[in-house]
Amino acid sequence: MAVEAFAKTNLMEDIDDDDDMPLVFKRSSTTSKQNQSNSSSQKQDGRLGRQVPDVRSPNGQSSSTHKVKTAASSKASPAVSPLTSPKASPLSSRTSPAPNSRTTPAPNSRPPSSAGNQAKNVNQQSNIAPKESKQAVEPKSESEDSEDDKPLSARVPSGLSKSNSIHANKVLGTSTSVQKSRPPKKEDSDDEIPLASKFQMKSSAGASTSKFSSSEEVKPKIRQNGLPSGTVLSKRPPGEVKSAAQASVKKPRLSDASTPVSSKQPSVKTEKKTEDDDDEVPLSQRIKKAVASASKVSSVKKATKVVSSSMKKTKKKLKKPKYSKSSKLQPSSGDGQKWTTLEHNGVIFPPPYKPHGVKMLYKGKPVDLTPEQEEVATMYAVMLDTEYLTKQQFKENFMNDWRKILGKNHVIQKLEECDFTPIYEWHQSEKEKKKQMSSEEKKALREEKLKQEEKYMWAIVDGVKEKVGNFRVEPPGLFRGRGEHPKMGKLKRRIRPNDITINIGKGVPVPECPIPGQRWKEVRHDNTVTWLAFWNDPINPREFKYVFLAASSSLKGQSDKEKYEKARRLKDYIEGIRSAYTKDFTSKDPVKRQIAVATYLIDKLALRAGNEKDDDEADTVGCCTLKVENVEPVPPNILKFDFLGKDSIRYQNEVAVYEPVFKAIQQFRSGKKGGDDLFDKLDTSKLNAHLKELMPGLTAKVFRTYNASFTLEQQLTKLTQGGELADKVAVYNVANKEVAIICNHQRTVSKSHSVQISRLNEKIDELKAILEEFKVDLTRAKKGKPPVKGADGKAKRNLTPEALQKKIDQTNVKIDNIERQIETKEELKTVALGTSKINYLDPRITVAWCKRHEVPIEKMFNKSLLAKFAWAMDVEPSFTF
DNA sequence: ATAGGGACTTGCAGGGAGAATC
DNA sequence: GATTCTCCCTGCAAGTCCCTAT
Repeated sequence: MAVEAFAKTNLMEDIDDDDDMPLVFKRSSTTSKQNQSNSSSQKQDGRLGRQVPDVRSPNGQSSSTHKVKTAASSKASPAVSPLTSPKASPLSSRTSPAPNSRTTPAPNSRPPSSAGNQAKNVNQQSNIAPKESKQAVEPKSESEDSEDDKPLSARVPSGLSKSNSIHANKVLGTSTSVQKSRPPKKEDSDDEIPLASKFQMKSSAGASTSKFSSSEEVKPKIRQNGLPSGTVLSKRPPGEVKSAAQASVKKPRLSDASTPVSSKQPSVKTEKKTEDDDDEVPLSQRIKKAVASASKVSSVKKATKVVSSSMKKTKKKLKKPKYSKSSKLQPSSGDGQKWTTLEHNGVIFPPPYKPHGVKMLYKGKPVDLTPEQEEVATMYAVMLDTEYLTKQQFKENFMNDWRKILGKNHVIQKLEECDFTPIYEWHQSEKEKKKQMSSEEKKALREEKLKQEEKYMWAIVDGVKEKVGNFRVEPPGLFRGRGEHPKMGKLKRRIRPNDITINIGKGVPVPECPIPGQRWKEVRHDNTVTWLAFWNDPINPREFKYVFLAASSSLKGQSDKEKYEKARRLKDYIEGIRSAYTKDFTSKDPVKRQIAVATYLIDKLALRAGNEKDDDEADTVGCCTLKVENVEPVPPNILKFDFLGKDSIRYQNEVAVYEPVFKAIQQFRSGKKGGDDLFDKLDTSKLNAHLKELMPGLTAKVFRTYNASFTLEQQLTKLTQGGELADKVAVYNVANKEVAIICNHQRTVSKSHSVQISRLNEKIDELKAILEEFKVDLTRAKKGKPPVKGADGKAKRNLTPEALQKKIDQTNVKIDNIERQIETKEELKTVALGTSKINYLDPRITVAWCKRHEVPIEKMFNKSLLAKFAWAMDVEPSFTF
C-alpha cells in the first residue's frame, strides 16, 4: 500500500505536467504562432466548396480559419479524388449511382487513377512470377518498390474506367512499376534504432519534446504509463524486451497455478532496479539476450513447442530477419510471456440495487414487486423510449427472463398488460434532477466517484504503473444486441466476486474482494496473458468478459505497433500475393479459385474475413460467409454487394471487377440458392492458412490495416500543399474520410441533424435577405440616395458604395461558409472518422506528416490517442508506411 | 480436419463536459 | 447567463484469429 501511495504521488505530478503545452513538431524555430492563431469556428475547403469539421486543440482552442483555400483543392475532393480507395472502381464512371450514396461511395466517387498511375501500369508484367502457393511469396526488396504497394483499387488502371477495357488490367496485381522514390530503408523504421538512443533522442529532441527534461527519468520509482505525451519519457518503451531470465520462462498452461514466474516476487523497489538495468541495454542487445535464452529452453518446454517450431518456420521463410525478431521475440509475443510482475487491485462492482418503490401497473392497477423483480422491471422501463421495445424478440426474451424472477404464480403474466410508465417517469425525473445539479455538486460527485475508483484504476506491470482499461464490472441490465440479435432483451444478471477469476503476479497480495463475505472464483498467475480479470458473459456463458490494461499501456502499445509493422511488411509481399491470386482466378482447383477471389475481395474492398456464426448470434456476414444473395453479378463485370456486416452495419457497393473474377463469382453462384454460401469451399481458417503461406503472420484483417494506412499516406502525400494550418488539418480530415469510407465505418445520423441543417438553412435565408437589402442600398448609394428603411422600419446609416460593396462581399462569404458547413455535415453525417483513426491508421504516418508540415500533433490526436500512440511519437519525419 | 475454447481487437452508441454561440 | 453544439470518453457488443482437444 505504501507502493500505491507513492505511485499516486508520482501520478499526480505527471498529470500536472502533461496537459497544457501542446507538443509541436517543428522543423525550424519559426514554427508558427500563426499556426496556432488561426482561429474560427469553422474551417472550409474553399475550392471544394465544403467545410471540414473543426478540430480543436485540447485546450479547446479552435484552429480553423475561414480562408481555407488550398486545404483540399478540387483534387482533394473525394468526388474526384484519385487512386487510393480500394473501392475505387475501374468502371466507376460507368456504374450507376447506388441508392445509398453513403454506402456506395466507390463507384461514384472514386475517380480513375491518376495519369501517373496509368503510366506506372504500363509495364505491368512483374519481374516476380507468381509463386507456388505452397511457398511464401518473396518479399520484394526496398529497391523494387513499386506501385504494388498500393491498395489494389489504387492501382486499377484508369484505362479501364475510361475505355472499359478489362484487358488493360488483366495482370492486376503484378505490376512492378516505379513508385516515387522512398527514403532509404533506415529511415523507414525506428525499430533499428537502439532503445537507448531513442530515449536520448526523446530527452534531447528539439522542440517537440523539450519540455520534458531528462530528469524525469529518474523521478519515479514506479514509472507510470498511460499518460499523454508528457509522460513519454518515463514510460517503459514499447520495444523493451525482457531480460534473459524473464524471456526463458516457460509458457504456462492457463490453469497452471504453478506458473514458474520467479517465485520470489521482487518488491517494487527491486523491480525498478531490474528495469533500470534493462533500460540501459539497447534494444538490439536485449533482443539477442532474449533470443539466446529462449532458444536454450524452448526444446524442453511443452507449451512453447508450437511457438518455437513456428518461429523456426518463420525464420526460414523470412528474408528480413528483423521482422521475425521484432514480432516474435519481444515480450508481448515472444515465448508467450507478457509480463513478469503484475500487481493490481482487482475490479470494482456496481453498487447494489436501491429499490425506488415506484409501482408499475398491471391491468391498470399498481403491483407490488420485490426489489429483485423491481430491478428488472426498471431495466425495461428505462428503455421505453428506445427502438428495442418495438422489437418482438426483445420483449419475448425479456419476459421469459423476468418471468423466472416473478415466479410462476405471479399476478403479472403478460407483458402487454404491463404499464411501466410510472417507473419510466420516475427515471426521467431522476435524470432531470441530476441534470439540474449545480456544477459544484456535479464536481463533488465526480470526485467522490474518482476517490472510490482510484485504487482500481492502476496496475503495476513490471514495475511500471499502467492504467487499467475497464476495471468496472458490467452492471446488470438487459442485453442490447445489435441488429436482429436473437438474444436481445435477455437479462444480463449481476456479476459477483465468485464469478470472477483474477490474474495477478505470484507473491503479491491478491486483491481484496470488495464485497464482504464473498470471494473470487479463482486466482491465477498466468503471465502469458494480459488480462487482469475475467468472468463468463452471462448472456453467452461460453464467452468471457475481460479486464485489460488501457490502450495507453505499454503492453497494448507494443501489440499495436506490431500490428502496424505487420501491415507495413505486407507491402513487401503484396505484389507477389496479387499476382498469385490473379493467376488462381482461373485455377481448375475450385478451392484455389475461391481462395483467390476471396483474397481479391478482401484486398480490393477491405472486407472482413467473415467467421462462421452460431444461430444465437445476429445474422451478419463477412467475406468467407457471403451468401449468394449478397453478391449480384451485373454484366459485363459489375458486382453488387449488399449485406449486413459487423454490428449489422449494411454494406452496399457496386464494383467493377476483372472478367475472371466476375466469371468466377457467377460460377460460385450457379446451382445455389440465395441463402447458400458463395464460398462453399472456404472458411476463415483455410483462407488465413493460405495467406500465411504467402507471408508469415498474414491474415485477412491485415489487409484492412494495410489498405487503410496506405490510403492515408497516399492521400496526405497527394493533397498536402502547404498553406495555413487549417488547410492541412482539412487535408488530413479528407484523407481520414477516404479511409472511413473504404472501411465502411458508419454512424447513425444524430437526432439533431435535421434540426441543425434547417437552422443553417434559415441562417442562409436571413443572410440572403440582408444581401438583397445591401444590393438595393448599393444601387441607391451610387445614385446618391439614402438607404431604404430596415425591416424594423428604422432608418439605416448612410454608407458609401464601397462600404456597401464590402458588406455584400462579407455576406456572400458568410453564406458560402454556411453552405459548406451544410455540405460537410451532410457528407459526414453517416461517416465515423474515429474508428479508423483508433484502429487502422498507423499513427506514425500522422506523426511524421505532422512533423514534416509543422502541424501540432494534438490537432490530429486527442489526449487519449496521444497516450495510446505514445510509442509512435518519436518517429522520424521521413517515415513512410 | 474440425470444433470450440480462449484472448484479444474492432466498432458503434450514448452521455457528459466544455466550448461556441446567442 | 442560457442554450446549442462538438468532441471525447466510456461501455460493452461483436468481430478476428490462435490454440488445443478430439
